[in-house]
Amino acid sequence: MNKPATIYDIAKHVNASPATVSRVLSNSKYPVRPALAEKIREAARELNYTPNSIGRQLKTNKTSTIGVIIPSITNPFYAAVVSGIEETASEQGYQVLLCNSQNNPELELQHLKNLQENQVKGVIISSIIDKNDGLKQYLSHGFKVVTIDQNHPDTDTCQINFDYAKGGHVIASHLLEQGHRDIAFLSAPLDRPSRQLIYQGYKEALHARGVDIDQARVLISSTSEESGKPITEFQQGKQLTRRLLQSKPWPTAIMASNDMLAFGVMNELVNKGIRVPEDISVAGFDNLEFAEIVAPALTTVEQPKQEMGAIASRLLIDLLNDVDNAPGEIMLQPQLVERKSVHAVT
Amino acid sequence: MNKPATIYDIAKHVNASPATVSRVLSNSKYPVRPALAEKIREAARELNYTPNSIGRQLKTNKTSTIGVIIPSITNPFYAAVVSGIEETASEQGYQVLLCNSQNNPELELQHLKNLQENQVKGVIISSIIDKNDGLKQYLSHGFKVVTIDQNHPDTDTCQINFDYAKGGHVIASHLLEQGHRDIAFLSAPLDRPSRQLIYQGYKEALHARGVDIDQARVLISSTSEESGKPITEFQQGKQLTRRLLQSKPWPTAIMASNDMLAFGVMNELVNKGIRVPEDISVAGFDNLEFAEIVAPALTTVEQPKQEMGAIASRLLIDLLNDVDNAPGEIMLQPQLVERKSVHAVT
DNA sequence: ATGAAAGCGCTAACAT
DNA sequence: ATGTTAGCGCTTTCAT
Repeated sequence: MNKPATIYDIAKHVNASPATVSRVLSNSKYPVRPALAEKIREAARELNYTPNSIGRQLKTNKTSTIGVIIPSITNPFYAAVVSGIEETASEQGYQVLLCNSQNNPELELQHLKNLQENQVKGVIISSIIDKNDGLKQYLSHGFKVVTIDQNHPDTDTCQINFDYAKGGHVIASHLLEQGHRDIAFLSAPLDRPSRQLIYQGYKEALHARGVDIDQARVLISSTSEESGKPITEFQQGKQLTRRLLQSKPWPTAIMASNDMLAFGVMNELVNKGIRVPEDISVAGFDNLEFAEIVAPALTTVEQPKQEMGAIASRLLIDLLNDVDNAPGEIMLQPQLVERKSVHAVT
Repeated sequence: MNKPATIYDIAKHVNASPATVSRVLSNSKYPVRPALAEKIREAARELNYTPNSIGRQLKTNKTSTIGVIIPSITNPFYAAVVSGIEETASEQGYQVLLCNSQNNPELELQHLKNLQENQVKGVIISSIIDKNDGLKQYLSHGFKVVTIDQNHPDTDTCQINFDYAKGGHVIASHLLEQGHRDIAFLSAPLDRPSRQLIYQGYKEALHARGVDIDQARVLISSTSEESGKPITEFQQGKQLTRRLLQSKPWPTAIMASNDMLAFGVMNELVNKGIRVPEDISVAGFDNLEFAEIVAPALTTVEQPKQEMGAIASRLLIDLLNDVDNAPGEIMLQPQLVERKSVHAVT
């Protein structure tokens, strides 16, 4: 519990200079006589030496910490992304400073400021702020930034995105290949780019097959609130399904803009005695853990979440080391996950 | 992009000494002439000054960072805990360094070492190591440690625990109050304290009501692997249910040691055409998000996860500030969440 | 009320 | 190959 040893203590102990000790202990490529080096290492062990990286940082103006700002770690999507970030960062000897913005722009800015004070030089962020506002000034201030799931074209920052449109296309095409021609599209409000793009993929897929889009088959929640309280996607799925079922004929398949909504759809269908997939097929989007637990297991689209994090991490670390392999945007590809909720029409 | 301003730049700019500037900008209680103070603050704004907390830390030997070591942020339980930690830490001006140990003791030790090098003085940890081994030496080294969900009595560290036994008692009692007398208990292997304690709570509740425990009603998976591959709790729930259903009479209620297992139970029951809760009631433990989405919605026990994190955070920060309100152990209480999967027997 | 100066632990020119 | 020394940005005694 007495003061921790420094390189000076070690230097005294082996009768060498602090410089030499530093060279040995920081694995500098600088030549030191092997015997001396070994003696120093031994002394370090003996004195229970732990390097003080604060001292090093002050001198070198480099940190091994990367900041991660996301809306909420409680959202499984971000949890998976962060997991990917942390794992590769840790492998490279970097630490992760986690900041939740809670969808609050001011908090986000506050975190950015904190990170700057702590001399963090690199940030991975899923910003909720229109980037032209707050983020830019930090960029110019020497921050290296990698952006996740942003869908704003931007030239000053590296972006890791996911091809939602392709995803929508993939799942709709799958439905078409199974012989479906009357496919409803249900979604929460199209206020996010991701949902718009999925919808766009749906339209393009039908179009490519020469199937006309019937607007009566496109049901979008008008709002995600009800008397002030947010209504869950699960509930929205149920409501939209009720609306869909009001008039016959029913579609042979329903494509939901995400898994949660799809669960609502299936729940309502089952309640009404309609069998999935025998009567109506259902497809989701996200591949939540529960997609394979629900009955019948949900056919959906997988988004490589961990991988997004891993790539972001690698990219940022390269940026920090001035390895200039930085492309402006990386687009991750969707993957179809076939399970039991989609049936071929006979 | 030129070098960021330091207190020296400001000092020069207003013709004062760095000492005075420091006193103003670090909100020291030291008296400074108001006019000068204002001038300094203005200069700071003008020069776009950002304090360099590395410099401060080197001088003061204090950090505003707390380390969090958990097995995996991908596990919703830990995600919720971390969310609680981060929120209150952030409110108090602390940052969170997130480390996933991935259930790997060596990685955990590695993270501990890293944190020490980075001069982190406080750690919240859900350790997978028997604490007598690795953790202790760090404790003596000046680390303040708060432990989460550990269930090892230990005097040297603050523990935040959850009363699993009480939880088991609460849910079993609820079943009893609904008139059930033949209650099966299904669980994954009792290799974790949490499961043992839940089982213990189950036994105590039945005992308190004078209901004998029929060992034929206690089904524990013998292993959570099958030919090398881990088998999910969901699958275990299904298997155990199949076993339970082999001989009549069936119990009127099933208590599962967690929600995932309960989902497996319900799934298997429904597959066999047995209605929940009309034929058999089912209760879970955890209150996962899906407990209210599954049909019928699952009656279960809630564990205040965010709160655990918040408390851990507050406690650790007190510890770091030598506020000595530190009790050895805090025991969070379970809460019954009544939904639709449990029926009164008539 | 203000300033001068030392020093936190480390690294990196620059000697030797 | 090794040592001397300055200095990263800040706080804090101590002097004035």
